[in-house]
Amino acid sequence: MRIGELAEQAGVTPRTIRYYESLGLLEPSEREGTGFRYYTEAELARLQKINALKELGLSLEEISSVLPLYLEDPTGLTGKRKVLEVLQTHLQETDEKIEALTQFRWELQANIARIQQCIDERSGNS
Amino acid sequence: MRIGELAEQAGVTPRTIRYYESLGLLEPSEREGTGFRYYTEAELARLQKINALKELGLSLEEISSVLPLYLEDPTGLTGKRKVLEVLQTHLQETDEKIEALTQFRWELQANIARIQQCIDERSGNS
DNA sequence: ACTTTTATTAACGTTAACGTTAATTTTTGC
DNA sequence: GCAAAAATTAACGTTAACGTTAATAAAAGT
Repeated sequence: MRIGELAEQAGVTPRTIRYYESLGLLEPSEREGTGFRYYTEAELARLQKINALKELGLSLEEISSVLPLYLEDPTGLTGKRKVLEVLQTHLQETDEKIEALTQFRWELQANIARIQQCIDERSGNS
Repeated sequence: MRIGELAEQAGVTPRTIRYYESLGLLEPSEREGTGFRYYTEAELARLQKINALKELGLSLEEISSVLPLYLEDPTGLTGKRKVLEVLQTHLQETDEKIEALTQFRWELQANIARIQQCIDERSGNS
């Protein structure tokens, strides 16, 4: 199949597929002299795996480091272990973000209270 | 004073001052035929107020909507009320972000558990 | 007068993941 | 054998707030 059909099957746009190719994430199985990209089921499966990993929240950069492991190891075990690592890192980062935001929330409240007081003092004074 | 001194006094770079000018946030008090920007204490005060509002977490866009109010109203009351509004919006947005991140955290944990189980099943099977 | 410092505008770079033209070529339907 | 659909590469646009050259001009110091 060509790029349009692959795109439709995978629920992405041709632009996305070419972009992934530019990142070395997804190569066409064949490129005739005409210049058209031709794909097989294997590339569709690969693209669907990319989508699945994106769903898990991995960046394309993380995906490119994880994806080769799925090919080395047909059971996908090595790949899954690596995905697990990435997800655990994400969990930690998420916790840090939540903590930082919570901290920021307190500062916001403090500032709100301070400015509110400042207004109260001046609007209802002698 | 010229741009370099103003920058130093306010703890920013000349580039920042020119950038603010391009946004209409801070105009020089005088511009001779030579092309140099000249500033007075008034502009320094304005720049310091910009910095203070940035410290509160306002974006430059928000600052440009808030700053004029400080000039209309010498007591700064109108400006402070507006800042209060902005901060309360920020508080709400922060709460939403925290909630979304917390939700994301649960999904992450669920995915981690699922993949972990997947690994356990296959690595220690018959 | 000459050197050093400071200023000027212009314009690209930074992040992620593509979207959106535009100009050209190939395949396909009839 | 031709028109319409689909593909090609190239290149700019998107966000925020500047950082970083580069080439040039003016000011200040001696």
